Amino acid sequence: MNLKELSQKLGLSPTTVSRALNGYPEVNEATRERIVAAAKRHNYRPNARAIRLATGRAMAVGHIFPVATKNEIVNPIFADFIAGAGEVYSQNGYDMLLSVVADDAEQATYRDLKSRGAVDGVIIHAVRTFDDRIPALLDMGLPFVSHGRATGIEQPYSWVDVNNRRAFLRATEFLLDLGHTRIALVNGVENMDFAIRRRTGYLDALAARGVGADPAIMATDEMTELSGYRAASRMLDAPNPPTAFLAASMLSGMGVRRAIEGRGLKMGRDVSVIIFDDELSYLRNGEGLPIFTATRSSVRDAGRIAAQMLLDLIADPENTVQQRLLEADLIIGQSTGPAPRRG
Amino acid sequence: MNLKELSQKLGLSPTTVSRALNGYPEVNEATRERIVAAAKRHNYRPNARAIRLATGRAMAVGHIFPVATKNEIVNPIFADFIAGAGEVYSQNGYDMLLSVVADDAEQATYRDLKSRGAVDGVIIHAVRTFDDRIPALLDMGLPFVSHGRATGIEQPYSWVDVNNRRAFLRATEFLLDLGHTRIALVNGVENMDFAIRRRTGYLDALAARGVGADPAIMATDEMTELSGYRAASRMLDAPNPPTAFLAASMLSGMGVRRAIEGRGLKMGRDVSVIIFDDELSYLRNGEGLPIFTATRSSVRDAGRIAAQMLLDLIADPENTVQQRLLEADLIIGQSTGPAPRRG
DNA sequence: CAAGATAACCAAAGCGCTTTGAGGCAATTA
DNA sequence: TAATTGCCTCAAAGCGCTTTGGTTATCTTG
Repeated sequence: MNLKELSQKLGLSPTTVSRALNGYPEVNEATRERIVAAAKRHNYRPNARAIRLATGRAMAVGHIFPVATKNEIVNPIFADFIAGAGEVYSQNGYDMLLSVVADDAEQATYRDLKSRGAVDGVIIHAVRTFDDRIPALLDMGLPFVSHGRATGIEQPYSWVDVNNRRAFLRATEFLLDLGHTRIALVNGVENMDFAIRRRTGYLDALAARGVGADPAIMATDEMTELSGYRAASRMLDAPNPPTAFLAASMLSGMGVRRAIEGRGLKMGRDVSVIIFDDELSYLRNGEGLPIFTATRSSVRDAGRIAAQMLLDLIADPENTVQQRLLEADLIIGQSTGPAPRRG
Repeated sequence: MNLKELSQKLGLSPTTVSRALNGYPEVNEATRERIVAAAKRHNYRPNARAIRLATGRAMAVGHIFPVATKNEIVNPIFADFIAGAGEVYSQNGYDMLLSVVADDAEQATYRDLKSRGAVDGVIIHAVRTFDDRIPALLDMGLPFVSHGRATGIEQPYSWVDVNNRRAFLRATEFLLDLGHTRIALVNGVENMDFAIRRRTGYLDALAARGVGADPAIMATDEMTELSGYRAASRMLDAPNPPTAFLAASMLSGMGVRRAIEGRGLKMGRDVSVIIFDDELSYLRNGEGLPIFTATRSSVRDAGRIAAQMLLDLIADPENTVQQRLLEADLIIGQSTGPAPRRG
């Protein structure tokens, strides 16, 4: 059932039927109702391909799922971010186009999506320092929103980000207030911009209290359970072990916890742990009472916000850039406590 | 730069340019080369919207990301499956359309995608017993491949699945061979078809050896760390605790491990654990030497296979259904050992 | 009551491709 | 030489919508 057939059945022109269904004013209300009823009855849905060609809009936004060519790691954040963004797209009649490409082909893919007219805009993930995707996208004039900022890029662009520096600053202060001075950092890979900012927050808090930073208790790696476990194990077995850990994710925090408990220590009593909790739906930090003390910011919400921003930008490209810095909550769980007295 | 402009620049008709670029034979090789060179030089990419309208094909496949209305859990399997499938789409010039919808609106979404002509086929995930999506899709004539089979559906349809029954049967036998008779099952939610099959495998293996099944050591819940921890804790604290666990995922296995170690027991010596390892990229079962003994099947590979199947089906809808049952490997890690002597 | 305004509808062009059905031309055959 | 055959190339139709620029009644208004 297409527009032509439907209009013939109704004895009207395609023009009128189209206008009626799209809510244009110059249609008699009685006629409109008749048309809407017939459309529903015949289960008519306008052909998306034709709409796209006729309007020149793709009614779709692109997300690139970058598959790291070297380590093959898929970003665990991705699924929840997508879930949030996708909700917004659905509500606004947009489709989400997902391209899975090797991370070194990412820029070419943006260019391709743009020149084929497959999308009206894109969202970029996993931002690195001096991320060259941002100037490239600005240059090609494809509307975009970045999930995370890129230090070193001067031009204005739209982004959604968590105040990572502040989150880790507060977490570190919280531990310092509890009397900890030997605080370890189990960070993500530090070519990611957010990881740099977190480290900065950590270092700033230490410096403000005159506590020296020790590279021996600062690790940086993929945010996996195993990597968290290894880093924490190494540090706990070394002389002068940390009494507290700052972990970059739920998974690395779980690894840290395992290292602690595996040594017969009790988390929250002997060793404190604070994680960054993205509120991933399948990695809940307890139900009700949180297990880990955490700085918390929902990545799903970030997805919703970024998607809405992008749709605004597409609707009116003259819109000034929007930037949204989310503050992470500091929530108190069972994994932190006063620093143990020196024995 | 569009086809018309390009053909004018070349002094040829759009027809010839189109045929040349699409590899039709009736074009002089010299002309073709000239055209291809010009296309590259002017960075010409045919407009996807126009191609879609003209050919009547969407050149896109749909994936539905079902967001459970009640528990809001996002399937952790999803990201890796998508990564695998997406590779195949990219290689074949297909786009992947992701719809995020409440799980009770899933069928309506398939119908919508089909009638708008937005996709040429879909892949369905998280199959339930008697899953009504399958007859619905067969009925509406939209090509699809199912990731997982649905017990109770008689009509033939294309699927990719892991031999879940066999995997859990073998794992159970392996534990029985090690002398365990008190084997707990920490299963996924049992309205999922794969969970039922796994339980069947477990029960069949027990029955074959004349070992009675005990509901007290069979749990079923979301496959999260916390849920695994709770189930294992409860069972370990009860009288006559299990000496071995069969866990449905890496995450629940991690929860089981925590419960074991939290009780001062050693995994692999005091209590054995076997997990089902989907080889999720951010939940690696060790690097090199596996931590957990596991039945292993890559969900990313399953994504690749399912995608290729779907593209075959789209290319020739008269194709007979394809069905592919993957066998899970049983890999030996450090989490299993002989049953401890009764003390 | 004529002229302008308004309401309701429509024919046709156009979006940028693919594809059908025809040529035109040189080479081959009778 | 005329007819036939391939080889290239092209004009034009068509995909299913939206949108422009009318047109025809019906109302107002001076």
